[in-house]
Amino acid sequence: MATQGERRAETRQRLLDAAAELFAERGVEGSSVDAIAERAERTSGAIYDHFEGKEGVLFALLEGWVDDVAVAIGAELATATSLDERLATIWRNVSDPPTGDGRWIALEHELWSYAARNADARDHLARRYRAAWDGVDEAFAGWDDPRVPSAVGPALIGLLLGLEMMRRVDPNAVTDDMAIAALRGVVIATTTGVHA
Amino acid sequence: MATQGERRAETRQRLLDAAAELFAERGVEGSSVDAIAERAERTSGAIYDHFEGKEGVLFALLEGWVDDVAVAIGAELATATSLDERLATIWRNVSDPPTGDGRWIALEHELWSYAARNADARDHLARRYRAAWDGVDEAFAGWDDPRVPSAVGPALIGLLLGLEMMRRVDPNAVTDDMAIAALRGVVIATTTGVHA
DNA sequence: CGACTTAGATAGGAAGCGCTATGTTTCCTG
DNA sequence: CAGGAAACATAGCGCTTCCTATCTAAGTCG
Repeated sequence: MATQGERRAETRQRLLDAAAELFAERGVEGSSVDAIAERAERTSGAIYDHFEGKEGVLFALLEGWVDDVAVAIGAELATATSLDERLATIWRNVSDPPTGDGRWIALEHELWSYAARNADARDHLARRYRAAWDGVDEAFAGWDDPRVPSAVGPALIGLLLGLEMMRRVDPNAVTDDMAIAALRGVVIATTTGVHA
Repeated sequence: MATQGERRAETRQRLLDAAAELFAERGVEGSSVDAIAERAERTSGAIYDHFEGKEGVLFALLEGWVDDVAVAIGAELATATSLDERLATIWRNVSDPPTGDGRWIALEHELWSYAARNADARDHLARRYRAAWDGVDEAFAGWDDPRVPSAVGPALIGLLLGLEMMRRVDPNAVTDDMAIAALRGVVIATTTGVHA
């Protein structure tokens, strides 16, 4: 038989996967603890043992999951050279992510809604976004004019989220070319100077 | 005493206001019918008489509410002349709307999450966004190059939503100047031509 | 191999949910 | 002013929810 550690690790992963699916499908509040456990082929007792309830599962997801995408983008970015290549890389990873088959935006939305009324979750989310902003700032620092205090991070991350939201409403309304053009516009506008 | 029509109209408005507050505070699923009724100083019976349950309240909010902002922006836009003036007008109405004191983004988020798992709500939302896109397209049509099929609508609306989301995480991260610069970048990038 | 620990199952309680059926009050109409 | 309809209140049914207390089987270690 498997060792206890392996056993526990597998149960944990099963619960996380099941929760990610259900949260994306039905929302956090729409997913019962029992439903998560059932999809993971475990019982609610396991959830209360591993995490401390539904909220704990959410936080665990929050910790581990988006980091993966950030890492993936970071790795790919190193190989890109031109601005448009970089933007295309970012956009591709957002619009067609390597893992989670598009569930991420629904999950991200859930986290947002949840964070809007939960201080702990809000802190988590804020930290994550600030880290993302810094990453973007660093990636584009000095691309055009390094003297200007960078404001590209929030604008670019915001545009990415907004574009993906619009794409969910109508996939045809957001073409790759259009997205990259918009991203380029934002990068240039927020790095070459703040205003007239 | 007030006429029956007036009485009914006031109850309806009370219920809508209470629901908008609660949905923004606790989410749609987190707000019980009784809680909505209680905040409106009515009972759940009134809700089932006016609308046909919680979902009906949501749809009623969806119908009547965002239109107001669109109308307000439309009216103000008529007086603006330069591109930056127009963008400033739009951004001001988004970041500091005339009604609802900033609840709108939370409510919008709720609608999104809800629409993600409800076909009817999804249709509502899609129609609204398409109307918004068309409005933007019309407002900026021919600003630079009328021959290009317009794609500014989804990009600009998306950026507005994304910027507001970032601003909720950290108000200082999104200055007005930065927002307008980003908006200008997107407008120019998506109207002057699609790509290289 | 026996003592102990750990992982997770099981069962159930208390509370909250949406919704309906029925009751009461208020207004309108003839 | 009587009768009816409209507007909302009340009470409660049936179901689901989260969570805890308790128990069992599997693994670990001296």
